[in-house]
Amino acid sequence: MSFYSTDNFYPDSSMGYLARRVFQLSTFGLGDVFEPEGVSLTQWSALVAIHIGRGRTCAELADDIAHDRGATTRLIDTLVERQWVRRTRDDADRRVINLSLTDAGIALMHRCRAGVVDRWNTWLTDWNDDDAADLLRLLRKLRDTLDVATGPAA
Amino acid sequence: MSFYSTDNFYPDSSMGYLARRVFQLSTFGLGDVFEPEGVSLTQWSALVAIHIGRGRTCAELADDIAHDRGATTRLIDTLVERQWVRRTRDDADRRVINLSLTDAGIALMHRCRAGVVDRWNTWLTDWNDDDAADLLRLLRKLRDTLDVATGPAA
DNA sequence: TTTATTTGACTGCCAGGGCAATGATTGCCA
DNA sequence: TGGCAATCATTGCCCTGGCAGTCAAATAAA
Repeated sequence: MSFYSTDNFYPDSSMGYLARRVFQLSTFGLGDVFEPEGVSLTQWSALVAIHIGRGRTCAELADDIAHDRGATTRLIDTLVERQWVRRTRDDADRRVINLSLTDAGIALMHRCRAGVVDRWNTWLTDWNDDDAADLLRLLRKLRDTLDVATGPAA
Repeated sequence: MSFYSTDNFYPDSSMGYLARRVFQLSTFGLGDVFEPEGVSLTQWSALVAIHIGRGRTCAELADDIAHDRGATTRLIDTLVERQWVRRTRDDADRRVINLSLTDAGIALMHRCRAGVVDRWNTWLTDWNDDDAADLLRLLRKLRDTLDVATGPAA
């Protein structure tokens, strides 16, 4: 039994299409959380990743936020420029550059997170917790499914 | 009662982040459906939109695929170049340019749709239909929620 | 009828991300 | 010990989408 058939496949029945739309709309809706702080959603995501230990190096960060390494280098460039992130050459492996947040970076990250949480709670006001939890669970499940399907040996 | 709190907000608990990831991974996974046809996911989406009557004009198409109008003009440029789409000046309103698929465009659109459906079915092999249907329903619900929240008067 | 506002398509410019190539460093293995 | 492949960060190039401005056509207002 297949879930999709050629007949019932429309944009509104495509998980990929809907996911794109959700991301797009939420990003747009978060705009005025980040604008006043002079930071972008992507930049904030990088700060979060570094903070929770998922972006200790440029390569690790690139993997975590699912960005190209080149793009990540440039992303870090501006974060360093604005004094939110520090670059430190690793002593053990001299190829590696360790990343860490400055105090200003941590503060900014927290302020934005508060704004993002608040915005999401506003959006989900009329949702019951079961639906929200289910969506979260299923999104994670799909993410994991796609991860293994496209990851190691596509 | 709020769904999110500052304590439990991590990338993996963010619907926006997960949606981005799902879109990204699925797009990547569909790569070798489109590559052999020399078309991109975005271009194919445009062909579908035009085909189902959601992109009769450039502006309408832009709204439907949620793209900038300038970008959409350029997108159509290449679709016309490759003889998949026709531009026809509207007689009633001379500002408008009507879009329609050529036979080659229709054929290509169908071939790709078959490939996409097949790929998604493969991915969802181990899913039960309830989960898939729930995810679809909840994604649509969230899309609609964000639509009204960010659309008219943000 | 004339003027002003709106709408549609298009264009130039800019920013961000993907891809490929480079240089430096490390680990492997003959 | 001496290559050799792999890894890390970085850079240049290209493509794509967003934004703002332009021009033509249509609609509303005077």
